[in-house]
Amino acid sequence: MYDHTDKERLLLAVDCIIFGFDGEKLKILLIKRGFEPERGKWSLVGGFLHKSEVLHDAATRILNRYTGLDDIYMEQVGTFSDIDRDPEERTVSTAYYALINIKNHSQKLNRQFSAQWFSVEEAPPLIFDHDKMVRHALKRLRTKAETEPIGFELLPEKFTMRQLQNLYEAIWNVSLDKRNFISKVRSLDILEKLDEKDKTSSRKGSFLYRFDAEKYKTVERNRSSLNL
Amino acid sequence: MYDHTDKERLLLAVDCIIFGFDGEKLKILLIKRGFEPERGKWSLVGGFLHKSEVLHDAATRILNRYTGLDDIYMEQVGTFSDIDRDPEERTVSTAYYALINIKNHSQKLNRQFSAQWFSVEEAPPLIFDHDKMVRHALKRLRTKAETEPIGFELLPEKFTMRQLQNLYEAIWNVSLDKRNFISKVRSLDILEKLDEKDKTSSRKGSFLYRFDAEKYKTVERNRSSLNL
DNA sequence: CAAGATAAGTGTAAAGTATACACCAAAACA
DNA sequence: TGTTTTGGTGTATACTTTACACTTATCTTG
Repeated sequence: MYDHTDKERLLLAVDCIIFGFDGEKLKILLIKRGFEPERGKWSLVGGFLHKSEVLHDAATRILNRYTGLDDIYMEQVGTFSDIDRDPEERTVSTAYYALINIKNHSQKLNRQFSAQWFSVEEAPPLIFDHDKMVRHALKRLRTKAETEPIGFELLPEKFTMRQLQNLYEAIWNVSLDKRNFISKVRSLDILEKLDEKDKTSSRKGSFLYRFDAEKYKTVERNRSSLNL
Repeated sequence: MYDHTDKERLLLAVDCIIFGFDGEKLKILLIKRGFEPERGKWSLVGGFLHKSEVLHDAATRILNRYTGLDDIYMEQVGTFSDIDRDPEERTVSTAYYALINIKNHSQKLNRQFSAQWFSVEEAPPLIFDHDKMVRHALKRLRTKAETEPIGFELLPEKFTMRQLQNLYEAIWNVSLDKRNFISKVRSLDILEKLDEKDKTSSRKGSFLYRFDAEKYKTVERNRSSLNL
């Protein structure tokens, strides 16, 4: 029997850990709060769940508001319910992490919200339980990246092998061997090699690749792990 | 800026997917509701989050209520927010899965709540979005079991290799080779072999083992995967 | 225009891990 | 005593992961 004594109506917030990649480091987007409580401190972007809105849609709305982007890759991390996590009123918050291509996102909105990218290790302390949310999100991202090709969400459509390797090195905070990395990626058979070269990082130029979602679908059932 | 328009105070429920193992199949504990809404239908056990209670404690309270057990292994699965998931009032629910030793749990309580164990494949349709919760929980259990020694939570303290193998076969719905399974488990070096034998399943009797949490801690950092 | 600098691109051998596979041992029971 | 049942064990092969170093292309600079 559901126990109806002492049950409480409360606010449900949604907070988003927005990950980006600048070619070197894994970053998160934080805002300097221009509003109470905790004005002037750094926090994740967030908002409240509306009536007639599911959590997934609320997260989408919040992400759009702060980045200007649609169709963002997103995954629910968990729900955080410490009693005094919000000093104003009992509020429980569901965290989502999102992966975006850092280049696609609006400078204008960054100014508007005093938003700024921080590398994951060098981020300032955050309000409430947001640090805990980031830790959980990072853990989930790392696990997910082991079995699903989600890294591409963080890269431009066309990218070099070096960029891809840098990305996974940043996600897992490891260093990988270039030859092993490339041969492993090749064996997955989920990339299309383009004729174009990227000339920005070397005189010789390096070939660009594109993630091929169709190829991925066809090899998916054989695949056990990305294991890069 | 947090957007305060249209935000809503709502009920937060907790629903628990209680897994057990009877030696053959992976089971879940369901109750036949003796109360509205959906009286007479099968559902997960659940309840509402109280004031001054965090989700983890609510799940613990609910699990204790329905099983009589303390110290239950538990993990948050996710939060489900479909608008009309509960027809009475806007209610969002956080699901937890729990692993218990099916033997330890009270027949009396089962009668009291019309609770019954069902094998995961043969469970009846559940109310609300509980089927979805079960699917998610099962997925999480399967993933978690690949890297963490959580299977032992489902077994008695002392168990045979055969029981352990049956368990993992049930969790992943696969069949495993006995010799490979045993040598893999041995190589993990996290079990203590006892001198006792279990005589119930054969004339010869088979040795009992016990999970050794201390050993596990010491080998933990070298371990990449259970990969049974 | 030659030499140097920089990043791209490539293959192989060894170690480790996973898989496939079959027979003997012990004990109860007929 | 032999038949039945379940427990217990090892090895060879395939596959995967890891470690490791030199050449190529192109631009820059002297």
